[in-house]
Amino acid sequence: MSKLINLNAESCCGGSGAHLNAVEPCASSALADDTVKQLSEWFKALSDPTRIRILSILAQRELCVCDLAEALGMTQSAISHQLRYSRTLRLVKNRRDGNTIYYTHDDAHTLGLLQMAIDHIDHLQKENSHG
Amino acid sequence: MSKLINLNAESCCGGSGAHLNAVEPCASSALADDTVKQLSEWFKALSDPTRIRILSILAQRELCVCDLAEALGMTQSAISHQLRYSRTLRLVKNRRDGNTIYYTHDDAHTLGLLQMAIDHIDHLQKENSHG
DNA sequence: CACCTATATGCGTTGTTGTTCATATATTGT
DNA sequence: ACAATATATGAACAACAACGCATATAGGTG
Repeated sequence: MSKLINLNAESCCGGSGAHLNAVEPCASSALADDTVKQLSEWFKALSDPTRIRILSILAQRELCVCDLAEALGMTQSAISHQLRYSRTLRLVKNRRDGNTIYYTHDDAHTLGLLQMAIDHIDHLQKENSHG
Repeated sequence: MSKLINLNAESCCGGSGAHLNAVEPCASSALADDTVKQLSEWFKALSDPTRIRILSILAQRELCVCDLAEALGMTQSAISHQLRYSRTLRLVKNRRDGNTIYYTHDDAHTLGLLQMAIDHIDHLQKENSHG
């Protein structure tokens, strides 16, 4: 539905150069407030190195909290906090097995977004190394 | 290069359930620190509502600072700060025409990422409205 | 030159975020 | 019931981020 690039946008706001006489019609073609909020929350979930590393590990395998903490060289508490954050955003789900709780990823779309970003950064790094 | 989902990962760390005896080999299959840092910076750029709205507008048309400020109902200072931030991350570029400075997007990859997220959220919202 | 407009930026404030510490909860085994 | 282990969580703190205010810079016009 919402198309980011709309080449036929000259009709709104008088085109480039002129100042806005009518801001309202211009805003109507932009993203809805609710959409923007959801977008920012989604990107914010991936804006922290710890959460990215957790997610990249949980994309490959199920792991319990203490193993995650050891793998990342961080406190169990820190990992637990981030897991709670990620759980409320439905990026991650858990199952209990006796005393330990195993976490896995819970959102293929987020992994897709992450993979797309990884591909791009890999591409950039390869370009730079060839310079 | 970096593949997020690797189904043949059982060989590392003894598989799920066992605690880690060797954290090192596990970390080697994860993302490089530098990659993680770049990823988080990239996502952080899109984690703010103001920057998303700026970028979604600049994806459609070139606009000067004061028109952006008016379109978003925010201070010229706030917009200028965010534009500087976005410029250092190469998301946005500017050109001067006399007294006014026009901004446009400068990174098709970021727009692609944003569009992918928008599509996903649109899809979710449509699903919910049909519930 | 003075004056106006457009943009940039340093500083301060306020709100947010990531982590640690201490502690609580939950499950297992003795 | 008690001890041990795994996880969760509240409080506190330090770092950071977004914005507004005041002001600086730069170009345009008289």
